[in-house]
Amino acid sequence: MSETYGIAELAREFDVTTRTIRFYEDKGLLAPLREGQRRVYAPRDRVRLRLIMRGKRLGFSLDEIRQLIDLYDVDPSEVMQLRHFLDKIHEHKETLVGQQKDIAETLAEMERIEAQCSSLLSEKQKKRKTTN
Amino acid sequence: MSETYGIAELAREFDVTTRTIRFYEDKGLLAPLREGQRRVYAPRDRVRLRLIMRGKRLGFSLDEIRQLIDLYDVDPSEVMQLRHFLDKIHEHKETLVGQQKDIAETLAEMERIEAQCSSLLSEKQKKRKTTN
DNA sequence: GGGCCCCTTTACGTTTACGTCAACGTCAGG
DNA sequence: CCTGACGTTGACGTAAACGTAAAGGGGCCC
Repeated sequence: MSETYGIAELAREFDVTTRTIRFYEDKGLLAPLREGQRRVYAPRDRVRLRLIMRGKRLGFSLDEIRQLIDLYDVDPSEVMQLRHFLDKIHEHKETLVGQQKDIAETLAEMERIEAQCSSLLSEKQKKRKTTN
Repeated sequence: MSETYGIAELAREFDVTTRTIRFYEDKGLLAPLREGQRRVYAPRDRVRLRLIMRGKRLGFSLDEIRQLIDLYDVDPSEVMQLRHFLDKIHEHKETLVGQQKDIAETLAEMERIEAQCSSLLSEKQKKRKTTN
């Protein structure tokens, strides 16, 4: 079984170019198997790609994303420094919580502006009614 | 009154270089007054800089950030297309909500890994106790 | 008046994240 | 056998976001 994918297939699915996918491989973010020369992607690679895209939406660099992904598949049986590992997770969690705060603030302001703006809009429409 | 700031002052406060601040001006994100040649920043510029930094933490490009900031100080008395304006706000709100989702997902996974990892750690410590 | 600090502009260098060719192999269909 | 779709590597191009160095002006202090 175990579904596999071609590079173009993945490219279509995630709306990126094949160049991009190869670039990620160059940077150590992906490591597909090969069938002769051709790259063959397993479901696991697909998951990784999804993680990469999510990381990008959050504004992380490919380097940071690689570190992040690596956290996902550390071999738990052979972790030499669990402490250090937990530290990295903690560090990253703080970044994310910070971003949550930033987003909440920005959203609040957006809605303030929005409200102010749409009240102005309804006022104008009142005027139009009384004028016409 | 009306506090003013020098470029180095702001640079220190926001932990960026003066080069960076000038760069933002080049890109139309800031427009400080001048005293002769020297740039003089008003509280308003300081607010803008704060918004810029927040935008950067969320991974937006300077171009997107400029559009965002412009939303904050449109002249409400002279808005030609309030509708279009509201659309832009809406669009941006959706991006932010998407990011919230991404962050929530990532945080959930982080915590899953964390839990799994620290349970492994406590197990090891048990073994150490029984072995020693 | 020499040293120091802050400011200015101009201009070239760097990193990241790809885009864009070029030049070539492989396999299926008509 | 030719075309067309899909794949490969390699190399150069590019936009964004600054870094960095050069060359200079203004002010203050001892």
